[in-house]
Amino acid sequence: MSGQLRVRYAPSPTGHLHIGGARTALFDYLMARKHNGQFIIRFEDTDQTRHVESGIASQLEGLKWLGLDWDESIDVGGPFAPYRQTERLNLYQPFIDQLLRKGSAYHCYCSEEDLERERAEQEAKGEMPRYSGKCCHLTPEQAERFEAEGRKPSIRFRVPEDRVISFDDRIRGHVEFESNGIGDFIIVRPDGIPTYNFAVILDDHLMQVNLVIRGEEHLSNTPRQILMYEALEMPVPDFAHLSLILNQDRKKMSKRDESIIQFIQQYKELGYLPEAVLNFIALLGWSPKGEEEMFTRDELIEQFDLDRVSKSPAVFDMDKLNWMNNQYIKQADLSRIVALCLPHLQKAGLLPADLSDEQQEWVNRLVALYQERMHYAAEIVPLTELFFRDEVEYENEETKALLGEEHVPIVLRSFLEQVGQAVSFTVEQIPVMLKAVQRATGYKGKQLFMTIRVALTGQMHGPDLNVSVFLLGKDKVISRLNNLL
RNA sequence: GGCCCGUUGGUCAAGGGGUUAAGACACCUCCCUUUCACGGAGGUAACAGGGGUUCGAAUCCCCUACGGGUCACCA
Repeated sequence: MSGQLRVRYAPSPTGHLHIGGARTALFDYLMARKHNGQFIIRFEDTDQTRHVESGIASQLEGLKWLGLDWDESIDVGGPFAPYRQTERLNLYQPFIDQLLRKGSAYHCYCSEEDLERERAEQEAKGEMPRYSGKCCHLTPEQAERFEAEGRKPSIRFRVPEDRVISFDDRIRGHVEFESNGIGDFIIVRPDGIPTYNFAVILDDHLMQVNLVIRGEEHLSNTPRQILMYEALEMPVPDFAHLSLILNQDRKKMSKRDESIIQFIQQYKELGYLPEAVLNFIALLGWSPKGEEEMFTRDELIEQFDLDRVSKSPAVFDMDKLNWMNNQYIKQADLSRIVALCLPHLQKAGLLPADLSDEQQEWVNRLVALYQERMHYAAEIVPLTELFFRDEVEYENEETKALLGEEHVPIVLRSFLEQVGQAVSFTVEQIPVMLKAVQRATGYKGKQLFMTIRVALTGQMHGPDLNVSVFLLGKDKVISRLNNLL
């Protein structure tokens, strides 16, 4: 590799930005920024049948949310525009002609049905499904006859026999493939649109990409691509194949896998912080040198390197992500977290669309109360529901048993009395009242605090009791106590 | 099935011939706290199995098992 580093993220815009795509893009970005290179985003949209127009905007939006920026793409332009393959179709023709002329490619008149039949036969015989190469030997007359029948040919690349194709992957090391295991493959469809395998190498070459970082699923495409680079006498870029990301059952993530949230947009919607998600994704397959694992984007640029990327698959650990996001939430400004939480409370119908100053202040305190235990903003709803409902919902048998103990009515009655007599119901007043209950009843510690907590919230665990009682408000406190007495 | 890639505690994950085999999440214990948490200090726990090579193997080689990828007119 010579000159400036040029890397690209080349997604197929068939949908939203996926975890795997985000990680590839991030590694591309980190390498480009670390080595003062360029980061390019190009869209591989040659499959018209799977095309989703919103895919492009959605991908870029996801990357932007994560805090990435790029030097060349559809939105910012660049010296090698256009940056979507379907707009580059005319650029490919000279290369197709070149391969045809050299005999490195040929027209194939087989229909999809023919090929399907051939494949089925091979499989029945226990052979490897692989194109026979029969159209390679077509005479001009035969070809003409097919044309006369109205058949549209596709173009296949002729894979040389008995070759060993090897390359040094930046992550996996030396890898070898035998050309005999590869059948002649299609590079241009009958409609004239090149297939991915062909278009990528052309675009990468034309855009002067010299390092290709991509998922492991492309590893076995690499020998095909190297063969094409060679046939066209183009320099071969460096490759770095990232291992897959697995779910917590060590299985490949599937689109319908419920155990993992797979799209970046969903993290945004759930109220994860982009810097946390970015930090977490960076750790998927890459590990830093030291023991620190909390990194800002700029620290990642400094620390990142391909030689610390693991060959074994990365397992997506949702618990760890949640832990990490919580770390970031704790450090964030309260106002930011409130802004993230409020829409969820409103959507759940717990709060009105327009808040009075008083309500706003109350929400600020409520979010502050839970800030240090919240994993993501949407969690505010289940966490704080107990403040909104009329009836207390008891968590489990243990809480009910606890309320059956004999000191309970005594403590509760005393507390009710305190609340009833109180001139003001402020946060500062709550501990004063509790102290008074202790003095009046003789109960303290767990018997005092746990009793009040369970009686008012139904839960044995929760945030600061004084603030909780205050935020519950005088009316709710009184009615909840009365219900138990 | 062929080819290719991988396998270190419950989970994630360092270490690439000689280490007491890091660290994180989770769990447990203790400290702090009149409750609950936060925080702090400790603790339990691992090299898939079998053969080699070597004075010495988690590390190198081979086999087996298991997991995964790929063999498309998808990317």
